[in-house]
Amino acid sequence: MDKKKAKKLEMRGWKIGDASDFLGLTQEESVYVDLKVALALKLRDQRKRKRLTQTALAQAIGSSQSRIAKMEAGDPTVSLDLLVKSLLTLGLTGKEIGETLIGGKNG
Amino acid sequence: MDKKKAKKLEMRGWKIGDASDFLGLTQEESVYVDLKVALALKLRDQRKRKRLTQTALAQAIGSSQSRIAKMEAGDPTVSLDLLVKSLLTLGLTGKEIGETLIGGKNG
DNA sequence: TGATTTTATGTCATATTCGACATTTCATCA
DNA sequence: TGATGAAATGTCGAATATGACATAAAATCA
Repeated sequence: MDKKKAKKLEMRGWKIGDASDFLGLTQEESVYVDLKVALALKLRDQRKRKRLTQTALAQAIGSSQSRIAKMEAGDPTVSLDLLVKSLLTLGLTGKEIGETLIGGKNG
Repeated sequence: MDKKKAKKLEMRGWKIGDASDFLGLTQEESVYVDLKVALALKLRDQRKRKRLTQTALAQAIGSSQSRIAKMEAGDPTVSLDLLVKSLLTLGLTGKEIGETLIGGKNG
């Protein structure tokens, strides 16, 4: 199992249980994934709070529905940059983004 | 002046004064830049605290001296991902990274 | 139930970011 | 002063992330 696949699987894991450390992930990799998951959850939360579809949000941030879905799923091909920019477009402040990171399960 | 150049100039600005909003930057862009600057400053701070040269840090994170320099300078070609991964390698926790974002000048 | 909307997943060409390298600028010190 | 190590800057081909698109799967509702 290659590293990318392992990450993808771990990220999917949080849907069912908690984001736990997994096969072959170093400490940093694990925390990095946790940070991404925290932002991903926040994105979905904020989108739903605003009653936007993925398609509507995609338009707002100049992206596509599939990319929003991948963001929210924690797909390994989405960057922190895109997640952060999306949250900023949804109106979050830098402070709130920092708090989101602190709130997530990360060591 | 294209947007990329404007960002680069703004990011350099913090060396002299404060990171201020600039020509043609939207609110989100401005906050995004501020977040990057906060991480960039933290990276330099942590590197110096550990008495590492840019070259030494580059080896530690599997990168190059020039990329470290660009990170610390807030160069627009460096991603949040690389900054965050670097800070994690330096031993920061997710909590500390969140606090770094909160600490920075961002609305 | 079936129709309709929303979300998930896979792929692709393009754009962006990457490490590496060369070179320049800056700082430190003998 | 010049020598030496560190940091800054520019450029490259390679690697990765991007929006777009097609389509499958799920959810919502009449």
